[in-house]
Amino acid sequence: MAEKQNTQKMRVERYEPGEIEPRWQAKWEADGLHRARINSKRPKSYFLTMLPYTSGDLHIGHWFIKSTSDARARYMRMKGFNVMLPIGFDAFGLPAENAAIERNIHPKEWTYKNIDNMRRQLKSMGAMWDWSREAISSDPEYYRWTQWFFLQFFKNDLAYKKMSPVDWCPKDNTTLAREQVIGDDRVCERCGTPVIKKNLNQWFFRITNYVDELLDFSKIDWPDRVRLLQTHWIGRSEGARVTFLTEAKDPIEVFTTRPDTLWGATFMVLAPEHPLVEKIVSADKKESVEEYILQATRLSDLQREALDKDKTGVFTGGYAINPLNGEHIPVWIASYVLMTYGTGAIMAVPGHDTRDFEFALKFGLPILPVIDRPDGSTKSYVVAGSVMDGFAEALEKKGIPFTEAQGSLQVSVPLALVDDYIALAKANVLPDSWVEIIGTQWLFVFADRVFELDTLENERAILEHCQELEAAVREFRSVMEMLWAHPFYRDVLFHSEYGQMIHSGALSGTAADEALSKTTKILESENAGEFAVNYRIRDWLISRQRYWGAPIPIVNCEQCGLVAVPEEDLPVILPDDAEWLPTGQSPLKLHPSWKNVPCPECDGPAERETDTMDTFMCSSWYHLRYLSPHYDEGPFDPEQYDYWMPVDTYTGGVEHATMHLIYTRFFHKACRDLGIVKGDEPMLQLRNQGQILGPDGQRMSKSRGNVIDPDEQVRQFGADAVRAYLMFGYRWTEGGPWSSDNIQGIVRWINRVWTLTLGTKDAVAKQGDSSEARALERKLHQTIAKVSADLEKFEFNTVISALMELTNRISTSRDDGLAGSAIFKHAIESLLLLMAPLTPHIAEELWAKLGYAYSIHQQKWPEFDAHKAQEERITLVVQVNGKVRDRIEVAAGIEEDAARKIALGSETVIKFLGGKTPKRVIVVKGRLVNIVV
RNA sequence: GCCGAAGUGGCGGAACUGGCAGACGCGCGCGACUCAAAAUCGCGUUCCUUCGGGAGUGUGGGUUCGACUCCCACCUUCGGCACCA
Repeated sequence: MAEKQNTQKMRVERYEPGEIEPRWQAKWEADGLHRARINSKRPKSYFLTMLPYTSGDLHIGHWFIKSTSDARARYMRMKGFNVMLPIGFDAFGLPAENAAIERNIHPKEWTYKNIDNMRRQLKSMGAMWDWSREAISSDPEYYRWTQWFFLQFFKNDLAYKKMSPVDWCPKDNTTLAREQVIGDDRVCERCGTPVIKKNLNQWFFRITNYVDELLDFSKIDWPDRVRLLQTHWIGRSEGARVTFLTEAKDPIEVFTTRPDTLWGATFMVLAPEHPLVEKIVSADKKESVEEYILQATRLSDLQREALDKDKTGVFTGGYAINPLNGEHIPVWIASYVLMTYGTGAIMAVPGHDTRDFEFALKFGLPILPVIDRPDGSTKSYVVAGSVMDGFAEALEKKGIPFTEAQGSLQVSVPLALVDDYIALAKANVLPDSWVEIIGTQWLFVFADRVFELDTLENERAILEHCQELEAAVREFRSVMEMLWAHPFYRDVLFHSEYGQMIHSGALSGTAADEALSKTTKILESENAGEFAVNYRIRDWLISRQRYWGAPIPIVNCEQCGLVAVPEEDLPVILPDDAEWLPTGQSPLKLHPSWKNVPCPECDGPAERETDTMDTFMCSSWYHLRYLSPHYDEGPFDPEQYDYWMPVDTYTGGVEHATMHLIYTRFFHKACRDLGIVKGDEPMLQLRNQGQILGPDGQRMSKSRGNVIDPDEQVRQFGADAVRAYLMFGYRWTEGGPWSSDNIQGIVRWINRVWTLTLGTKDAVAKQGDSSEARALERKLHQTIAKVSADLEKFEFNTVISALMELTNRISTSRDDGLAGSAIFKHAIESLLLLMAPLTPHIAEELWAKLGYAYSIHQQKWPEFDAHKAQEERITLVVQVNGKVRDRIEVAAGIEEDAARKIALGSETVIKFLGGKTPKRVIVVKGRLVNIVV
């Protein structure tokens, strides 16, 4: 054996990735191998990876994202697709400007220097990017069209300017979109500083025009996770818009998802900023209301950390009228009602809304239950001395459970016995006392009469009666507050579920499933409201008070107002001679010669808009600029568009789900409606990869000092090894902390492929073992199937492991003397083809060394033959009572009866049966036999 | 609080549609080669064991001939949203 090995394992030259890789990269580039050209004869595939930001150095995480996508794109190309894999840079943004302030480098210089370095690093990866399509968002030839898109939106009422309370980052000195404010403590997505609210005149895009279409994912193959995140972000809720009138006949519009609880509205709440506050406030409350508003708005202006969930509010002195039951209810203002959601006003139903319940309890406002408890629990607390002797015995006799403490009874009434209990209570209650029945009933049984807690009037009456009889309850301001004082009652006083309507006039008794629609219908017939849909998403705030971005092409003229810069004057060039002062002011604001221009319409004195656009605006259409980055008759060449669009596969991180990935869909739909693009969706298939973290498990960043430099890894192991390791060591969808522990395995594998290929290159076939030849062929075809299927699914780790298995098999075949045979050569050749998308350089080098025609990357993907992949023999697993007792090798096509027979004949099985007769024998064809005794 | 995802050896991670848990690697152990080491190659490697076997995929139950996989409850971690009416 050892001798055999020595004769076949020739000494081969060393594998030197440092020499091989740059050589092939240069040749591929010189040959234009990766140019994507329109070719109507081949099916196209537009493969897009998320636009990298020009932060400077790439870290290993970029490699994880980019090299796996490259592998997948290369695979598609070998499968026969005409693939375009473009690359470019997201080059505007805050870090460039911050570097300018900190280190006195011009943002432009900083950015383009970074791009040069990133380009060099990216090229060392050996990816199939078409660099002739490179697009840089800060190039005037790019942002000319970003501005052009803005103008189309502006002219079609999709862009507008309005005064609005917006999030402001005090460190970066700019406004942020709502999506860019993250976490529990509402910090800036970029720098982590807590944001504050500012009231500013800002530019918005009408993304809310497209909400319903954005919720429709039926035309795209996107991960459930992203679809769910976007759905939640858009936050559609159905309900009703209801109009209440104040006593002065001013309408108060509210949105509610629970019109069925309308009879339980016992007060209303306006947001402190609500325009009606001023009007409704009564003279005697004016001072306290104003003070509250001042406090509430100052609170939101301060850092929001101290945001206490404790409810605050103040009565306005005004009343509104419930349109259905005519009740006059007080109008309060409170900070828990937000001006930015719904109509900025609510009807408060404390009986069935947690927040209203808390508020009502705190301020002693009445609470009415109007939806029956779906759980049927009913309770009654019978105070000692409130009923006749023998009450407890009567309960026992009826079978109503209770516990007794110091003479008082805590009764839990079974639903079926509620009527019996009511009768008992009525018969036994003593004068000057009462019994409550709470839960599915809201009865107060007094000796002379029974009250139901069903109207505000009764609520008052009950409280009065009780307070008359019992001094201890005189402190309470509402019936509910009185009941809340008994811990025994707490779990039946409140619920927010759907259920049968009660205490709701003519609608009482309406079943849960009809309650919403019936109430809405009545509102509509009374002209007091209608069905309505409300959304959480707000319009996209796109203006930024910073320099390094695309200037908004608008001129503000005293005479003409907001005037669009004529399209032929685009781009509005960012002036190079800006000055950064530590004031935090945008340098554009302080640049007089740039800022002051004549009005394009009246030629009078006017000022340029000094805000620049959110960089998400640039990245909303970069996939279109890739089509023709230097085209100057429009944002893209229509011929290129018609061939390549839409994007077939898009890869990137899930962290963009509610930002870039919503914006770009909106952008596309808006452009479609303006006749600029075609189709409903820009990207058909989306796949999210995970993130490579620093070795410490934290996100890689310069400030944490945990950045892994890919240059260093490439120098040490070669680009192919780094690529293959990133694919092998992590689940693509998960990522994980960087560790170089496993990379040795990949390095060994690649070296093994190298020596195996070159060491057998000139081998002459011997009389090999024919079963081994068959085994090799079988493994080869199984591997082709596995590698293809897993590449389709972006499961790179199992792709590599399958290739390692194949390599091991080829190794065994060599040791068995198969080298030089046709099947052996075919196996090596196929192995190289299968490796080509993953480790492009070594595959090309070995392909050339074996004398095959250049380039391996233009070859066809190996063909899978199911027949050749088939196993002839299988291991039949024999179980007794579900436990594996024997394994018998049998022919693969074995029939059930034969399998049963063989299994029952096994000696070990007979031993385990211990003479007992099998009760049942289950045969799973081609797998196992389970004998049950 | 609400919504979602995930918990498998010392480690990274496999496992089709309910059918041999731990593929492929790392690490570790033993051996070969070597004066020696590295590299390379071979063998072994879930745990316990009286060597018959037993236990085992976060925990506890359930369904099934059979469960990492399906159902119920719970625990932990991560992600999203959060006074959203």
